[in-house]
Amino acid sequence: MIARFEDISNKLKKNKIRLSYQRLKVSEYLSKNHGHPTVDQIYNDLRKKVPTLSKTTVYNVLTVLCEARLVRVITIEDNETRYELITKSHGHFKCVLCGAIYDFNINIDSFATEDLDNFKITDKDVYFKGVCPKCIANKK
Amino acid sequence: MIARFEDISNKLKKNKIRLSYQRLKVSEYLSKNHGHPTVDQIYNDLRKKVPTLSKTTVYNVLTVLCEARLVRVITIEDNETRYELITKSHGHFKCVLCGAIYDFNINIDSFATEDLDNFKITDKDVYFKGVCPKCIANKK
DNA sequence: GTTCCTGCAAAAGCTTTGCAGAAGA
DNA sequence: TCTTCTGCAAAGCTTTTGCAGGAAC
Repeated sequence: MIARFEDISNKLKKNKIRLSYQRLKVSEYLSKNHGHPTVDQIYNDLRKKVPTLSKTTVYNVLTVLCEARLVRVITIEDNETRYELITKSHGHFKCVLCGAIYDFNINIDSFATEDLDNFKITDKDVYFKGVCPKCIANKK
Repeated sequence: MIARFEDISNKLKKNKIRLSYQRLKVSEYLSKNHGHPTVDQIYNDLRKKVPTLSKTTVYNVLTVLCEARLVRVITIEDNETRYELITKSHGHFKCVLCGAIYDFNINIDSFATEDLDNFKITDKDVYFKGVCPKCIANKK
């Protein structure tokens, strides 16, 4: 898991990505915020510290980081694109009431699927939806 | 699996959905086209037979069918919302080269996840990406 | 007759594009 | 110095909204 600023720098260098202030800041933000933020959230939060930041740049940076396989897109909902740093494989759960997204451990590689024997698989996503414990408690 | 027009009618009636021509046509289209169409595909294909159809209506109908749990949204890609009739649980594979989406059998309910013991789970989606056999063959 | 659906036009929201100036290597 | 990135403004798409006329029951 990427955590410190130095690690992020090295990650970018290894992937031959130029170290711009914006790229470092977006990477740092993702390493500190595991809430699977949207472009808008990243933009609005970072703007407080980086006033000149533009949303275009956030899009650009995320595209670069995705291409380098440092970041991945989460498409659990059709009207919002979310992002996270790539770490170990896990599933995503979204609460339909409060909107929170939870990570959960799941051994995705163990899925048996002879249907895809002749396919080259590069990405695996598991998305669950329902109601989280907090919202279950609130309803009572 | 829904197949015949009568079945669709009954499905809608059971769910207390008024039988409009457009709703029947969209449902029929989804029952005949298992390619996980987008709104645009449904609209453009159906327009040939239903010239007065509007895209707004396609959106409206899909929303109603989703609420009635007859149709589900597939969000395998962040820039395209796709739809399918709900049948038995299966996974979706998208080829990153040709864009085709394949269904594959997978026992999603068998996934062990004690992390979600206190969650109420209503939806489970499995999305894989990679290269399909056709495109693997074409590259050689 | 009452309810609710359709479809047009307009608005809203998200993402991409083009480009001049700025920053990285 | 040369290459590449940033950020503004505008354009492009997809989706939603408001509403008058029309269809379903």
